[in-house]
Amino acid sequence: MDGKQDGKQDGKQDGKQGYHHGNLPQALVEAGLALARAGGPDAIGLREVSRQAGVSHNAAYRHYADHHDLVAAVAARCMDELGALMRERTEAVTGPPGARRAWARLDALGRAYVDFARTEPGWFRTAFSGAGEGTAPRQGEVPQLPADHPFRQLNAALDDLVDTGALPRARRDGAEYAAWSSVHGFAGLLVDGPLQHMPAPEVRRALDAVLAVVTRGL
Amino acid sequence: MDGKQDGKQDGKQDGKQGYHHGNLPQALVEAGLALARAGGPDAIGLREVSRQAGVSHNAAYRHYADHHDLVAAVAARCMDELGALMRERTEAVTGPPGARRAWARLDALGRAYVDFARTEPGWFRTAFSGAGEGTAPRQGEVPQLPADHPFRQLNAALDDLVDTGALPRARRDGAEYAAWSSVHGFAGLLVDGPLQHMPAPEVRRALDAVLAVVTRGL
DNA sequence: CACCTAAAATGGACAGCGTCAACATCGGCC
DNA sequence: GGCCGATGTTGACGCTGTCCATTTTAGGTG
Repeated sequence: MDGKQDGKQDGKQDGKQGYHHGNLPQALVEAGLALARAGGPDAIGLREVSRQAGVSHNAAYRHYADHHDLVAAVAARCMDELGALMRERTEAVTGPPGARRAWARLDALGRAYVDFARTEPGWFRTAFSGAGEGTAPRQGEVPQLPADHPFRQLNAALDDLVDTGALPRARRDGAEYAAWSSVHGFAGLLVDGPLQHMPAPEVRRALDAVLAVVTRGL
Repeated sequence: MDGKQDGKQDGKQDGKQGYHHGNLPQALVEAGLALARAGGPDAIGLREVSRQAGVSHNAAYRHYADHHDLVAAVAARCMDELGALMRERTEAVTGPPGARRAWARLDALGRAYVDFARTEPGWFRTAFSGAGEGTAPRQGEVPQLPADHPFRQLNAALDDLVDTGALPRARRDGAEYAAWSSVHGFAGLLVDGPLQHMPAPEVRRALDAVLAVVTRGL
């Protein structure tokens, strides 16, 4: 009766299963990532995630305050994924340094953003589900974004645009919001807005139009 | 915004209401609207809505297929609210017909959109929660949007821009996506994105920048 | 007017969820 | 070697959406 049915359902690839999992937070977020990928933020269940990690419900409470906290952790990882794709795509843009490359990189940034939203809508919706941001930062304090955060990459690209003389310095102020908003909005309309069922070729042409307007307007 | 019905949730105390409510679908959506206003789409509960309508749980199933269907109905109403505000704001822009007024109206359209998102974030998030769009429309068939739908108002404003000679006809294609994306994206970033805690004056300046870029780029 | 049918609303039941509380078990440190 | 805090477990509670059988009502037909 005291018997602990040990090693019954291994389920996961983790070998060292004892009473203590060893790396639960990671495993939980990983499972949450899989859930979110298929069904968005609402698919991340505290019990389901624990189940997939081969652990009893409630175990997650030792590492996350509540359900919202878990989702926030998953959301942060989704944002990382987006940032990683953007980094990858911009680094693939080669050529001599200068205005031409700077513009091409900004373009690649925007296309990577939209591509991510289309190919991983669950992650995209999770990343921007509002679970990411906790409390307001103290006044005059920059919230310390990760190095590859989409917003920081965008700012760097815009700075490069200024440095290469492609963008007048007077136009730099607020440009990050203009560029980000356009691309983020288009992605949002595609993912769970009224543009959900837009056929692919039309999506491509519409994205071209969006990027062209921003490029001209900056 | 309020319905004409006297909104007491007393339930049975309503004089002419007996076993049959008489107008349940309306009442349910109205209650859902109130819930969504405070807590977004996730706050719309089938049981809670029925409770507020003074009716037993399960009654809603006679009028809506399931929970998602109810939320979709509420989302449609939220979209109507947004459209109504946009209509109101653009009609407030007076002056002689012409390019100047056309530009001013497009500007008002964008500002109304963002204002709605800021003052009614629950409704805004509900409107774009993805519950609105059911299945894909048949090929080559325009989905029949309501007359005051934000997208139709935007298209009309852009057409007016062309008619008054303010916008070259060659630039018209895709302009609706560019304009909509910018404003929708900014609103989204404000409502549940990383711009949630941005102080108001900075929001105003950022919005100015966004609109300026779009205006120049069109 | 009485009757009958279909729509409308009801109450109960079920599984699943997030969360709290009490208990069991382990690893590391003195 | 023994303890203690961190970690994981079991059980319970209230809540939710959904199915089911049942009851009540409205409205047309004889």
